Amino acid sequence: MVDEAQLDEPKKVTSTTVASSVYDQLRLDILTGDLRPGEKLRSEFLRDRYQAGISPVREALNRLATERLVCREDQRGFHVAGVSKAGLVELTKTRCWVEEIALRESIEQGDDGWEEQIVLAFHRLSRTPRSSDDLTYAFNAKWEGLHRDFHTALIANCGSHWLLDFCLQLIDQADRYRQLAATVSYPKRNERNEHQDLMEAVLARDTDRAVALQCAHIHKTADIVLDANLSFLPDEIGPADPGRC
Amino acid sequence: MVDEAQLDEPKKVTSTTVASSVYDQLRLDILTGDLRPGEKLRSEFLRDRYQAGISPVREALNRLATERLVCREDQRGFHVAGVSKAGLVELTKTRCWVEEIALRESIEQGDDGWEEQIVLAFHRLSRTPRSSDDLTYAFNAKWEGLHRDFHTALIANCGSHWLLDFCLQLIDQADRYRQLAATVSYPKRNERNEHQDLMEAVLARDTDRAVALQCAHIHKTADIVLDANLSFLPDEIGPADPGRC
DNA sequence: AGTCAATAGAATTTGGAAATTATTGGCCGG
DNA sequence: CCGGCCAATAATTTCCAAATTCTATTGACT
Repeated sequence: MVDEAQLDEPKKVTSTTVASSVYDQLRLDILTGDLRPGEKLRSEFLRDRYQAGISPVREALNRLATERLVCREDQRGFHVAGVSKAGLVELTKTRCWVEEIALRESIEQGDDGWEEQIVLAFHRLSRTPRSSDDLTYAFNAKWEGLHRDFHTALIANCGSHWLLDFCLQLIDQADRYRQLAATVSYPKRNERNEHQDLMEAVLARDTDRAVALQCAHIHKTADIVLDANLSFLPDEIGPADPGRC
Repeated sequence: MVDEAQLDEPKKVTSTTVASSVYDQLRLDILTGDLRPGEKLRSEFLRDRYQAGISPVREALNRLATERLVCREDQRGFHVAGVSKAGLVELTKTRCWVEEIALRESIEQGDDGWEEQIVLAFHRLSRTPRSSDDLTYAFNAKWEGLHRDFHTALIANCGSHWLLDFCLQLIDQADRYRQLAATVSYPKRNERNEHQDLMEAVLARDTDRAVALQCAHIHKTADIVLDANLSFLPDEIGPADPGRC
């Protein structure tokens, strides 16, 4: 239980609604790996964990199920979405496809404000440590948020809410895999340079190079996870994998 | 695999769960335009309409909200997702982008079984009338299902559940626009030929031609809607449009 | 006249208990 | 010993009413 990680807010910034609050917490617990892939999500367990009633818990589960972070089977309850090497490969492939489109369009239609947002996002990200602990790895909610913001800023001008949302959904999925690996092998990578190269290519409007770098960045993330040889990562897509249920 | 319910059972084979049943009905009512874009969805109204309790209604609404067929605002309830010309243009653009990838990959990796499914889907579709009434337009659930099946068959082999699901979500959205226009201008189009040309290009593995035809098909659907000059279709994206809330 | 505050009414959200359905473990017959 | 059947248990799903929050209207004040 590492859920006190976001120390920014002293008291809980209660969302406007209990259901949304449970949604936020549950989503974070899944992304951090605090709730493990495939784990069963019993109503009563979640009710106690988040100190809420059953109705809002169920609402949060239904929302997450359509985002494929949670897997629903009628009359059989909910599970945390499963993971697998095959699933990661498929996810990685898909990310490269759609984020390439998003980046190309974003660069083509990008304006001054868009460029400034990218520079700003990079600056903030580069000043924040990857881990909230110096020696060992510990989930840093601030870095995760800024990392997401940076990649979002790159593709934000693609001109399609649909595509942008889809990319963000895939990034969520990839982040979960990344967390699973980070607890085992860290640090292994100079992410700052990768981000800087990518940003410079984008700002130079060198579309092909930017796309290639982004694709390499995505693949590297996946390779780190695959190379970690995680004991709990099966080869094939299991029954609780997203896309199966 | 979608059509059997229509023939055998005049009344629907109730889903395993009330929530899923309400979800199916509500989704259909939105796609057909029976519940109009932007319309408010009050709990009590839906409770009466579908003869269910509030909980399953709420579950269905939450599921549809993440699919952007319904728009949720915390503490202010649910609306049917709005429509607009700008929204349709954005949707069309996005469909061309992602369905191109899906089709290219599907053709590249397609096998014999995939080809057979396409032929079968086309055959079934071509034997079914677009409208369930001969003279005027009337929503034909069977044709709609088979039409969806045909386009799904083309891209089914793309190798990514993510991409396939995303395409299906966008197709749902486009179908809703198509229904809105069909009630006004019908028939204006020989869809059978379009589908046949597309199928033949795909089976001939003429990827570039197939992609071009698919893109034209998507654009034609959008143009018909735009040309219909629907009085209730605003130019700009409104407050209840998907991607905005 | 216009702005703002208070209030009454309507709608959404929530919690728990009842009903429905799956799962488990034991029993019987083959 | 194995496999199917049945009862007991556990979990999910559903309904409903209380509590919370929003909306519309009225009336006072500048």
